[in-house]
Amino acid sequence: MNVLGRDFYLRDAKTVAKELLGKRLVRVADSVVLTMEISETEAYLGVDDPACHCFGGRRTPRTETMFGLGGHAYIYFVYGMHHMLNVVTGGEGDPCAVLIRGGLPLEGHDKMCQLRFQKEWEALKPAQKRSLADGPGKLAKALSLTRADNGLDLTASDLLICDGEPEPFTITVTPRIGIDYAGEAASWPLNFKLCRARQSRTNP
DNA sequence: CTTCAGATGCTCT
DNA sequence: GAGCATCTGAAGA
Repeated sequence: MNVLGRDFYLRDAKTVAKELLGKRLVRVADSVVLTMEISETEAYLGVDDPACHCFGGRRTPRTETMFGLGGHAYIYFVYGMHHMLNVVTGGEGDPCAVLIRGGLPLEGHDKMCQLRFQKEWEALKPAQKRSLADGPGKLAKALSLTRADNGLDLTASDLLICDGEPEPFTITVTPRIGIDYAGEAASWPLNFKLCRARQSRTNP
């Protein structure tokens, strides 16, 4: 399992968003290793994207990380209670990013469970197990990520992204979520989801 | 399963 | 002061 190098991130956000599907997000929290397979991403295309925090070149303390080198974590706080994990892409001065919107737990289930529900994994209902990290706010909570972790280097820190050996999957492309304020850009097809044929008991 | 209201505080104007 | 890249639990079907 190899850590993705800097070059992976020094490309356009749309390409990186697609290629992040199936990769492994590795987080060390309280000396426990947590791993997720990335299952949903969303690209934000910088100064020309009305949905991007940096639209029109807006540069503020919050967005400063996005203006830095690709391969770092841009983590911010919204709705008064949720943290969002993004991967900065492109070189310095090119403020693009990929929002990690969902993941499938592979390792460290009990720890992630404690972080999300203050419960043991085995105590969860099936629906809770399935939805442990199927949204950006949930994923950040399950991985113990907050603004304090903003700017982490994804090539060398307690938050890494590695190559995986994912089961085969297809990619579903849709518009982005929760950006109605962005006008026409709200319909741009920049949301990418990992899809696997679901098992059918009746029709194999 | 679906819909819906309410929570809650940081960020920029 | 307004708005936000969301989640949860309760209630209905």
